[in-house]
Amino acid sequence: MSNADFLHEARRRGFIHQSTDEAALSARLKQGPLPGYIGFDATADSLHVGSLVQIMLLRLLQRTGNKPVVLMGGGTTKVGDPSFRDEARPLLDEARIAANKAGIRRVFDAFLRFGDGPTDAVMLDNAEWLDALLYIPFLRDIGKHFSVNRMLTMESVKQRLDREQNLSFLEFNYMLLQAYDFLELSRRHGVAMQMGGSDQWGNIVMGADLIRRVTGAEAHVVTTPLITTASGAKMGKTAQGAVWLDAAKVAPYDYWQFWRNAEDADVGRFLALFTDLPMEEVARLAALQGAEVNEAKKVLATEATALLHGRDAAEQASETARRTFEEGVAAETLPTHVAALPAGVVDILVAAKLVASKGEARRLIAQNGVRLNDVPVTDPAAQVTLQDLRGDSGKLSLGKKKHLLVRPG
RNA sequence: GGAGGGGUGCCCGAGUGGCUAAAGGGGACGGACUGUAAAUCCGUUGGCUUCGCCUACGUUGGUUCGAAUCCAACCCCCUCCA
Repeated sequence: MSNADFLHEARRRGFIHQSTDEAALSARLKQGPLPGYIGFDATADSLHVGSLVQIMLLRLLQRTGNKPVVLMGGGTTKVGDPSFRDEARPLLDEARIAANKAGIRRVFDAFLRFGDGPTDAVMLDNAEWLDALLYIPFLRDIGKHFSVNRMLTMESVKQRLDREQNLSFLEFNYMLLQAYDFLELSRRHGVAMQMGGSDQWGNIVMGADLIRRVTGAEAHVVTTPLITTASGAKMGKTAQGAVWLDAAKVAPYDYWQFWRNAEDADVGRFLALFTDLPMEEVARLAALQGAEVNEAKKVLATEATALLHGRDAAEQASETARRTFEEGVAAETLPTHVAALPAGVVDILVAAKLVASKGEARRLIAQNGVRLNDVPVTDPAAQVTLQDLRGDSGKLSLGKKKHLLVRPG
């Protein structure tokens, strides 16, 4: 693929929700590798599936021979993006932000190739220019281009205002800073495109406007659709919490399961967005009907997991799932919990963090939701004893999908 | 600074002295049905040493046999006025 294919490929794979002048962007792509950026605030020590569309778009930018720029929000994180949030984010200190940046960097190392070449990814930090800003010069040079009237009508803050929640002046400045980032990246690194989630449209367009007014340089805008499941739920949340892109928080096996459990109606869309498979293959898998959709889901799970955790981990997760769900045996590679036996079933479930409290565990037992070696546990006081081991471990299951090997220790 | 309105469980939202661990909805979870899907139906949804105890309706005190509900002070949000 040549770098001019970026727009076409991004569109057919479902990455584009809105964009500014596509004809102009298309013409610009024909002239050579285009540097485009996406900003990520350092609000947590890793990213989760909610950011994966953006990550994959940067990856596609690089795969098509352009230059991805990852902008870490070391500066903007100190302000907090109020977009579509109904309350202020907690303010983070410098040490926390630095630690978060390091964690996020590890995620990108899996998806992008960094370096000094023309299509190598680079990571920058807006603290570099934001921390040094002087208030009065900033207001005079940048602030004068912004209309408060317009900012107040923006959808991104509408919810906050409608719900009568406070919007501090600090947060209100976020959009100016984001716009200023685009200008600085344009000046310093020739970045000519900003991408982001659809919720960022307003902020991003402001940046493009600012560039036109201040330097007149080229500034393109592309936003990705908000990815929801076919049933309308926000993507990336499970009972255990966010699906993190960090093996220490969400093991490769659980990550694989997350994709495996996608809804039928989502499979084609997810294959296009979250794997590198050619669109012809995506189309073939998406056309499968009925129970055959499960084959497509396995491909989705393995390919998506391989991108983040590597091919070996993905294959192993796939094999663990196959043995557990298709053969019904306790695969050695299932998540394991070591406990001194005998131990109460309830206590093991709590210790393994499969339930939040003993009360919840007892409730699930009463509802026939807990099984030991595939036999429902009926007594809330039941124990796992050495006699329950099959080989050197016993299989404890919660619901139909969560399985745990209990080993004596 | 003044006047008025408001702060309830994961979210929305009822509740104006005991029958309130707090209606109803959403979400989530478990079960049935399935294909580790969706839809549908049933159930559950504060904690614990679970026939009892503890914690909880912005915070801290107070009134009362008894308070989410009454009183006081304080904190925060919204609207209008200055």
